[in-house]
Amino acid sequence: MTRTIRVAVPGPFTEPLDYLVPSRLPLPRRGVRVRVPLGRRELVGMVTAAPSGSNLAADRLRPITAVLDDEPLLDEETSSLIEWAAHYYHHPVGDAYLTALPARLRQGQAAAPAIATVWTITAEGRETAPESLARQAPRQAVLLEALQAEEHLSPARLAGFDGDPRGALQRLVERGLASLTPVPDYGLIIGRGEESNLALNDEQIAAARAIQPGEGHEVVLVDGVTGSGKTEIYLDAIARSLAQGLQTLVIVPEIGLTPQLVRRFQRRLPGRIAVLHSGLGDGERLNAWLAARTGEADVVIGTRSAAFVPLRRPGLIVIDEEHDASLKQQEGFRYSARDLAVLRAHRLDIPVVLGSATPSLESLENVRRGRYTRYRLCQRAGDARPPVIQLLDMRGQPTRDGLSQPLIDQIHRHLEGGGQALLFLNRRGFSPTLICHECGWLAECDRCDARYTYHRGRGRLHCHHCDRERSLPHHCPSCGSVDLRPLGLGTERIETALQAAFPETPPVRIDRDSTRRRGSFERQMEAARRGDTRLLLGTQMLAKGHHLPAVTLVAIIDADQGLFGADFRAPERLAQLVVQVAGRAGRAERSGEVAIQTHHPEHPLLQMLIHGGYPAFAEAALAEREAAGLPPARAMALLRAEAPSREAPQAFLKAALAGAPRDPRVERLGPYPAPMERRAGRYRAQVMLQSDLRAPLQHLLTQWLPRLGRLPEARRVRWSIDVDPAETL
DNA sequence: TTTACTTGAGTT
DNA sequence: ACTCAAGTAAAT
Repeated sequence: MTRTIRVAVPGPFTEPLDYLVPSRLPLPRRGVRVRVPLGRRELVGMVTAAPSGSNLAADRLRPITAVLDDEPLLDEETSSLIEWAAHYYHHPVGDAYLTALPARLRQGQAAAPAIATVWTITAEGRETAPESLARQAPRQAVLLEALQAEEHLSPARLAGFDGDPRGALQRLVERGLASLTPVPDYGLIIGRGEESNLALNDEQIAAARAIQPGEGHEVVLVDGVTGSGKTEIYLDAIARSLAQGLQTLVIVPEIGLTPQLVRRFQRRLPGRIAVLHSGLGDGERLNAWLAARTGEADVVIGTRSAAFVPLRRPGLIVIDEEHDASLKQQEGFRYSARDLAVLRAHRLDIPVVLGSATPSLESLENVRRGRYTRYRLCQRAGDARPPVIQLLDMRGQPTRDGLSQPLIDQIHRHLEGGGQALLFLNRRGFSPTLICHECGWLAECDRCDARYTYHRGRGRLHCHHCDRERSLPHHCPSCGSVDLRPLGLGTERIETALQAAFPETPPVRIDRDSTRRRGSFERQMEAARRGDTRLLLGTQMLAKGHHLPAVTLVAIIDADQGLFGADFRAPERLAQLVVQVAGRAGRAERSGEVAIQTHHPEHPLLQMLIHGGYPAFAEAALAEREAAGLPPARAMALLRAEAPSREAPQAFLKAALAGAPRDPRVERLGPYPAPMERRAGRYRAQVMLQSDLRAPLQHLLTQWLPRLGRLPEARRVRWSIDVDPAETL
């Protein structure tokens, strides 16, 4: 027998490398980590294949130096998912494996959870009546009673007793009634499984019925406005999965994984919950990951990378806010957590739920093709009325720092009526431009094709594209004038205008600048929820915030940027924002109003949204994509390149195209410069590939990409491939 | 002549 | 990705 294995190692390798296993080491199985030499280095790699013949001469193979796991960390299902993703997104396989693992496992540390020491009841302790201690040692008696009821007490549980019970527990140990035992501590949240006080309505029941954990694969798209009870459907389905002893994987966008959501799951689900997100420490992350793998966790809630977590007894997958662009990784291993989760559910033969108030056009196309089943939720909880959307025509209107008089009047009305107002502007800072009033000079970033944003709070200029900051110039560097003026609108400026217009009602601004301190976003949202804050303004992060039951007016200060974005998905994003934002208005008994300020009230997208809502918009947008030959009607991939010189990316992409396999089924566009050509001192360009079918496009990429690295022009650029890009910039 | 930095090749 | 050897530019 050859004792050869294939190992996925980090590095630029499309395929795993072959290694020998010395006789002193056990032969590792697929899914086990090993330590291997590579050049001068020693790396952690993942075994992908059982012993097999090698395509390299045996005398050129080097031996592995250690086997790191007794049992495979990844089962066949997860391993093959990772390999599939590495091939589909054309990313090196070793990198794909390692990015799927928590940091500690990537570094070769043991796959073992944290250990907590708990007090456990002994056989003698079980026999002893607590009353016998009650006289001389009342605290011991209380603790013994608790131990008899709960079997063991964790350090966290001790907080439930008066004072510090550790001394009394020590005494119980000395009496032989309790003992200290080390147990694995996965840091799980213990769900309480409380019943809901709201019964599901007919629409929710229909959707929930379609989700049958353990009954085979089915993709259920739950399409419901905010407040229509999507989460109730998830909870119902998860509870049924739990009742069958099956695990549920819940994937949410980073911003959606709020303590509020976790608390709601904890309250309602009768199971153990693991949470996986980027804010965790390495140890916590490892614990949660292992809890999923061993089946200790019944429910795993996580962000993007949770799509790869191994599950011992999978029964259901839920993807919340499935349209959210953050489910697609935007650099490196550019996978879509949503698409992989759907594939995973298909392979596991389990149901998957996609939820959104504004489903992606991709998912709606899948509904149209009969692959997904769509369930619409139209009733809002507590029969709140849908908000009235109106367009505020800005043409010719006098404005005070972006606020038109009708909008100011409207805010007044709502504040006087006891309501809250929520204002959106997707631009931080005071103004997106600083201009010289004498000569027209603009404060431009010298590393990007972009202007500096003026931040008045910090008294500085800040480039939002490369993060460069400069102090504010006192006079114009071109003509010396001191008359430098802010041009355009940012959230700081709106804040100032609101302060002037509503001196009695101090506005609170919520954007990345105002919430930099840890936990301050949560604090501000809590203040708003209590009603302490009546006037809120912020960027998109406000739209994905929390339930604010007293909000009666929501305003979008400037819809025009979304109407004319460079990306073909810009209209879709605007529509999603409008609907999401509208969902914030009038959730309780009061009905809500949505005001959209625009210079283009006749724009078909806005008209469509107002008269037909998101469904009408989506239908029109799909037809448009079909006509234009864009996703989801056709498959797309982008080859990007960037370099410090303008020429290098173009030269590389031209050479790349010249050597590309020809296939009439694959259309090629470009090379053309990226919409913002220079960013952080680098020029960017791209080639777009499109095809009616995925297969020919995939086939072409597989043939083509390995050759690109060998082009002489490739050495002058950084290049990458993006399959199913979320953004074309 | 020494030293610092760029460029190209190779990793099983 | 990372590391090394060979080559080139500037410091001594």
